[in-house]
Amino acid sequence: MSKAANTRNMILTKSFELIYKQGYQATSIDNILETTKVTKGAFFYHFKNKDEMGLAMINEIIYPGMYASLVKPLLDAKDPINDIHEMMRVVLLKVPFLRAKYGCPAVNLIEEMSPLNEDFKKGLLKLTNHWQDAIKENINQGKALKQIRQDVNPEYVACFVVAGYSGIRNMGKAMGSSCYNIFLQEFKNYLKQLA
Amino acid sequence: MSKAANTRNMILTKSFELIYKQGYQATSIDNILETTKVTKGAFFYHFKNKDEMGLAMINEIIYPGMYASLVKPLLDAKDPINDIHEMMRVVLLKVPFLRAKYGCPAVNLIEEMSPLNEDFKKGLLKLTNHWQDAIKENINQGKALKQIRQDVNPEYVACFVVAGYSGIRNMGKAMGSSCYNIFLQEFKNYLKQLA
DNA sequence: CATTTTAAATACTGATTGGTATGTAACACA
DNA sequence: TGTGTTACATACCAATCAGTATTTAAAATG
Repeated sequence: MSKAANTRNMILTKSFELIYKQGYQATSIDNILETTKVTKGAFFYHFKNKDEMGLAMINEIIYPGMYASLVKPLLDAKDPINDIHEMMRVVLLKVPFLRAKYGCPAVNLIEEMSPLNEDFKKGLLKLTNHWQDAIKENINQGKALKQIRQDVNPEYVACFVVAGYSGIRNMGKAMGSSCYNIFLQEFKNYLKQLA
Repeated sequence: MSKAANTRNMILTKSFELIYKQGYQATSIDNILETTKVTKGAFFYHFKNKDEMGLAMINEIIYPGMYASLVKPLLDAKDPINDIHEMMRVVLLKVPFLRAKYGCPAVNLIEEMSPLNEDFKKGLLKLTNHWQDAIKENINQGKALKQIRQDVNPEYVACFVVAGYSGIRNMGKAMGSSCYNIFLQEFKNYLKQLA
């Protein structure tokens, strides 16, 4: 990687960490410069303003991360009830970077930025839509395998699953990670009923 | 109400509306003064700083509002599956002040402030705890009435329901209110399985 | 009526915000 | 080796931030 590309990447990854913990608006450019040791000139050379950096962060950091942990485990369905529960369990309990106190980076940004900025909303919508599509497709494959009842609506299930995830990430911020285990237990009951 | 109490109340209710739409940190005191026509002297006479006002807003505006729309409908259970679904339906579709784009004031504040301020976290935790207790108690009454299976764990259900609500409020910010109807459909399937 | 307390108005402060203007090394390419 | 482009570095700017200091009007109380 070239030195310039390295600088740009440093800005994006460190901004991601700061914004995850502090929120987008509460993370100032000066704060980013301080922790990256990059100068303001370099920052505004690579991004024309703060929002463009935020968008790049969504597309280049958050999207690939969510694809790896949320979408990939659902491709090639073996047993949707297990596939989906396991995906949820892993992302809630086995990703060390994600702390209950700080929630989920994507959920946080949807919450903070969707009502304020149309570009952010569109970028974040792509994330959730792709995740919902993956759940939907997994359920459809499960129906073909007769593991899921034929009257189950995959789109509805996808919406409900994503809502559950977003919600427990929100609750975890106030209650801590103990609620994750409770959620996973009851989530299993919900999923079982799809068979 | 005295003139002073009126001023204080005006600050709280207008701050609530602004913070609901803009977020707590993004709503400046000057912004509040501008829309209330209250002066800075009056503001800092009634509240020693911004955070104290925010806490008062949670306790005096948000808490009573959530009690009326989320807790009260669950007291005196008739049929938990219907009680809980109806509570959810009404709060999602029938409270005109709440717009999908802006989500739920309490969920927003939990998301934004829980990791940053311990006092906010405690105040907001009281809200969700009281709501969860109401759901739990409703389910318990339903078990006594043999409308809910005896092996259902009311605490788990309460956690799952609150997570679903928080999550769909988050999704609605990006997707609009159409996802509310989908969620309510699938939520009914979840609840039915408790019988 | 006199005095004290409550409630509010005005003007200010230092710190921080996103962003700009300008300058300058390092490097690619002719 | 000269020239233009890339990739920064530094200093600055107007606007906005939460909060303070000081003054003043209104209301309660003796």
